[in-house]
Amino acid sequence: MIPSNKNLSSYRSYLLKLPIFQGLSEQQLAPLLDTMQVKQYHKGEMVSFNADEHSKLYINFEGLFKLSKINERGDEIVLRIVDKKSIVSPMHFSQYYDVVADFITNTTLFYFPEESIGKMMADNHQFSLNIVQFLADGVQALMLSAEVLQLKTAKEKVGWYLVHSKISNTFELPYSKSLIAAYLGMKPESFSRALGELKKDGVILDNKKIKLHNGDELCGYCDPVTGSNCAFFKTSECTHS
Amino acid sequence: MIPSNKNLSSYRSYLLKLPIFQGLSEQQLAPLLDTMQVKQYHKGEMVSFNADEHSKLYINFEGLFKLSKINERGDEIVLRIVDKKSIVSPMHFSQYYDVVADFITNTTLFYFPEESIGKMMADNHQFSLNIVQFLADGVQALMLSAEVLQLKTAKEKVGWYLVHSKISNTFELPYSKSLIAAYLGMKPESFSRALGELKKDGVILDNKKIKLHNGDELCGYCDPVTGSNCAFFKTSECTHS
DNA sequence: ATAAATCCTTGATCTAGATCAAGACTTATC
DNA sequence: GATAAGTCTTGATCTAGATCAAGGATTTAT
Repeated sequence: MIPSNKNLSSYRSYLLKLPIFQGLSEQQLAPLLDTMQVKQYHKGEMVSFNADEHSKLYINFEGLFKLSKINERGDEIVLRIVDKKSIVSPMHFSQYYDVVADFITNTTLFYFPEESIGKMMADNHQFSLNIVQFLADGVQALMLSAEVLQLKTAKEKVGWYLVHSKISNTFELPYSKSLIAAYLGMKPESFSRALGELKKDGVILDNKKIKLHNGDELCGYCDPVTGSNCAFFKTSECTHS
Repeated sequence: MIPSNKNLSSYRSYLLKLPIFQGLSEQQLAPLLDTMQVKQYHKGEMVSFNADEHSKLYINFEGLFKLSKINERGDEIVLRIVDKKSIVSPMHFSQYYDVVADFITNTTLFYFPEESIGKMMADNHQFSLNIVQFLADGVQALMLSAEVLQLKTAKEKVGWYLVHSKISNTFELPYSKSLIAAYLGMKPESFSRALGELKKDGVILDNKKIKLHNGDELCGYCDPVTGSNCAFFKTSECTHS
């Protein structure tokens, strides 16, 4: 069933499992969930997420989009790829800041108005902590990606993304190559050439599936935050021992 | 008087004026302020701010340092320049993330242990909101700087920094050219050449003082968030009308 | 005031990745 | 199953900014 503003109650159990609502009972959340709305966006649509019109907190229920900034020359930076269960909160942006949400597939967003989030925070300390955690994660993800974009070569960027996919997406590239290239601040051509370099080292990408000759070929591209989710973290095989 | 762990009470009025304590009375803050500690760092010192050892919230009372990441090749990215009254909170980093604090001048930091911040948040909703605001500002600053680093040419980066300094620092460069160059992800040589380009357009930098031929030469480099603090914002002279 | 250290500028050269172009492969549409 | 529309790859060339090098200016130390 496609969610509509009429049948939202059936999604409560889905919502309760999200990290942002962690530690909260259905009862505690009821006043917030009652204010939830739904909006559908279409593939190809581009929406300016400015705090003026979008002072809300969005949950991506279904679909995929990227948050980008584009300059006069048409160059793009992808600030975030927003997939299922991810949260975007233009309500926390300055009044004058805006990013473009560029929908890669048809997308269904749930959202809460700023006031209901504010009220929930005032009434429930755990929810405030969850918001703090969400923002702290955002700060850290942005610091990590600044580091990747600025300090790594093309080959290192792709290696880093592959090791990330290996660990969190079970050896599978989650998005198209050109989307990942944009996220890594490089052109598809450079991405493709970097993959060619990695192939020489025993890293093969077979229809989005990552295949490794020995198994440890990507470890040199790993970072400690990603590494902490790896099965070999802190073993002798891991470079972050 | 140099602050020591013995004479901290004399800094309460200074602390009360900080945005992070906004809306809070001295009385409300007392339990938190009682847990405050001081630490001095020396010019040239480099400290790894990892969440393990530095799970605290720091206030820069006096001095200047940068938060950087450095790769194997010695390339550096400056994530933030931390000057007086700025706040850094490694307590919000993941356990495995770390940045280097590189002290540019002798620096005095005040700090609070994670538990006292947590307790203050639990006891006082306004303080939680201030922490949320602090983190949201961090997210936005990082998004803006990702955009600047990735999408602007050398000349645009310098123009952007100058217009920023013009508006927030009354026509004066707040730091050394090489520090600003590093913050903008460029080498001092490129910074110098970009300044040369801008000079042709009527932007003169005379011993850190910004001097303009007509007055509007930098407006094309402005962004709306910075612009909102400009006297001409939303007048016909402003490009963000 | 002078010496030493740092910081900044200018010029010559180099290079990683962008751009341009064309063909190959993959996926969707009728 | 043919055709069309994307998406990806490979090669040739270009370019913004890095690197290397040396001299000039400014700050700090003595």
